[in-house]
Amino acid sequence: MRGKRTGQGRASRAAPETTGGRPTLEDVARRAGVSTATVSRVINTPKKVAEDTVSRVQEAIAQTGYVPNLLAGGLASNRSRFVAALVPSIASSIFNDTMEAMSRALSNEGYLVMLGLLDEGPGHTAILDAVIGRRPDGLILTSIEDDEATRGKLKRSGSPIIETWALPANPIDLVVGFSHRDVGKELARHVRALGYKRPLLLSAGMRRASERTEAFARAWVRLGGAEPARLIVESPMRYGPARTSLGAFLDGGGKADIVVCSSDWLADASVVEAKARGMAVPKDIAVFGFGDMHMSSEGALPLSTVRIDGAAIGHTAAAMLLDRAAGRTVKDPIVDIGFEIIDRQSS
Amino acid sequence: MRGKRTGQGRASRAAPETTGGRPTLEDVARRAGVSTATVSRVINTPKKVAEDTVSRVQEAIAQTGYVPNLLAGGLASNRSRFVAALVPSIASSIFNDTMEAMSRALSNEGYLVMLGLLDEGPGHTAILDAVIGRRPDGLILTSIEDDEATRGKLKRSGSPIIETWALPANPIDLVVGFSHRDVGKELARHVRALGYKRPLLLSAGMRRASERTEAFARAWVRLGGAEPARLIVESPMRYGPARTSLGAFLDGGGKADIVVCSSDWLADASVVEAKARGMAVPKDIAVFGFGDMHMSSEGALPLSTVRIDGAAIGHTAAAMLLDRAAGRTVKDPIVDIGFEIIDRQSS
DNA sequence: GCATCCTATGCAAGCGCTTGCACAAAGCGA
DNA sequence: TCGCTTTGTGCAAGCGCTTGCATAGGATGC
Repeated sequence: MRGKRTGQGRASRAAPETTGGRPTLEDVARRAGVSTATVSRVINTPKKVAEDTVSRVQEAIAQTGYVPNLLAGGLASNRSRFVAALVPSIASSIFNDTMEAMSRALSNEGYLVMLGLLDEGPGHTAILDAVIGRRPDGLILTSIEDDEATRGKLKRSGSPIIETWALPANPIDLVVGFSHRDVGKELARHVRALGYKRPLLLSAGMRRASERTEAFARAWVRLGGAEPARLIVESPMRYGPARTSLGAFLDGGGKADIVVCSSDWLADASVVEAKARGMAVPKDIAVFGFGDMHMSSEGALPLSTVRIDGAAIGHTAAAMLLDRAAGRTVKDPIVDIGFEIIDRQSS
Repeated sequence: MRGKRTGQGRASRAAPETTGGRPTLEDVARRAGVSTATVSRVINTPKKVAEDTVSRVQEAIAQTGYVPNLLAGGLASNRSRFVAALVPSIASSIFNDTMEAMSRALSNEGYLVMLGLLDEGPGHTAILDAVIGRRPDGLILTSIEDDEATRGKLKRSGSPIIETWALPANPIDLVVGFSHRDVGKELARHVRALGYKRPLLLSAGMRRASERTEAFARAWVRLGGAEPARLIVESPMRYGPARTSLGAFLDGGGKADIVVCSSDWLADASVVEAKARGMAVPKDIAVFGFGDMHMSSEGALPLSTVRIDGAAIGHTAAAMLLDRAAGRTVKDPIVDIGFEIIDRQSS
């Protein structure tokens, strides 16, 4: 691999291409009759180069089919032009809208998104190093990193860090999110105002879902309600477990006039289970979701839910990173994107 | 940035760290009393280094908090240790299972996945260059690249290319997919065998969906059926447009005893619309989907559909890339992952 | 007409690694 | 005991870019 370049200066060969056939800056420079510095400038800062030189170089680029090696460029310039996104999952995840929006916003500027799948909990050294070692120009977190070792590593990485989908108590760096606690609290108030008496909290076991659930319960009690019943489901996106769980509760004589779910999947599953038991929704039992997925508003029974603007989170995060990359200071480093409680037909 | 290193040799300073604080190989080497080459070997090929040297170096790594710069490493070694995935979308896409499976399989080996969002159609030069310029060790395509310019660029990129979710007529390189045509054909046969007479093809406008639809229609006619009616929906994942479209067809006096859809989303929307009109599924009208999403089997009405093992595609692709990266030859460069027609309660 | 200032370009020193090669030391068989 | 392998390490030449600095011509001012 390396050897091919041995004796590099070895007189000008007919085919100037070096390095295993892929043309380099030097090949382009030679062809255009300029220095590599000039070619680099044509690519990165064309206004600093005379017009006819630019066009001559561009022609050479076209002829050689040159594609800049961004690894080399990143190493030299200390800007990698990509951001890494650490997500717990990507298969039908609630963060996907955010990822997609961010990805699109960034790609306009030549930035790409690198994916790092990180389960909740500590001990991701390998993946973290793989990410940090690439010196991303930004790091988006969607899971909450409690682990001090992890947080330290991230901090020391030198990349701008954006925590999203939450408002951490003491942020590492930048934040775009909302308060899960507020969601829980507001939802309690809302459900109460709607006149329901016995909420059942059906929730995935994950950190943030729990935070909402807990806040709901506390607020509910404070509003004079009885401590609500709770159900934890392991697979937050499968219908089966949710239905089984709810079914068992009902079979066991559990009473509830509304099921407050930690996701629209869970909510939809609840509706299905309720109907399967001949219960009318919302008459016999109401259902509230979280997330406002596409299908929620347009399905058989439009779901009452809490809407989070995931795409806006993505846009905002992208803008922040771009600011940082350009050396601008981020005017508002902590953004609360808020949420919206939507009443539809399931409550 | 650069300047900091001027006068580099400037006697050994108390704080040996160079480069804006982030420790480098050299810092570790100095601390461990070895050469940078040795540190590099400890990291990449520890068996080639004496045991006590290894532990001494590892200690130095731990003390300095050194994280290897993979940009530099990639440049030097000509292996970037990441693969790029070109996908049309990531928000609730059918490819997400594949992405996730692949991502997980690869991350065990220190590989990361870089995302490139590529809409169907030609003209992605910018994104393509951003991807290729990073010299990925592999390139996963999920959209079909017809455009000759694009194909050429990909071929010349030097990275292994895997086309997935289809079996292209003349592959660029590696393939893990299945035949959309066969799906259409088999489905026609199957639906016919089930006794249906008037299929309505409800399909997204995308390339692959069309391929299945066309194959279905041809096969259907060949089996003696009448040319089936077709409906094209623009947003393949929204319920609204699908319902509207189907509704209009029915309102306009269109007749059909089964709706064959190009996705489970469309199928579910069809079920919802049919029920909303008081039609019984499958008695008055049956529905067939495609994709077998989680919810399809566990929802209110378990959907008949075509199952594709997206995760298997991801695994297989990852294995292929790892083989290529290790210099092994891929024993089977074209893998047909097949599909499975599943009868559930909507037909 | 000469000093002064731009503007366009080139030079060359890196960026932080990897790795072929050279070499010293240690192990080994006869 | 002596040549001959192995190991284990270091040297140093890159990988393909970016960019501070120097320089060479114009253009400009007086």
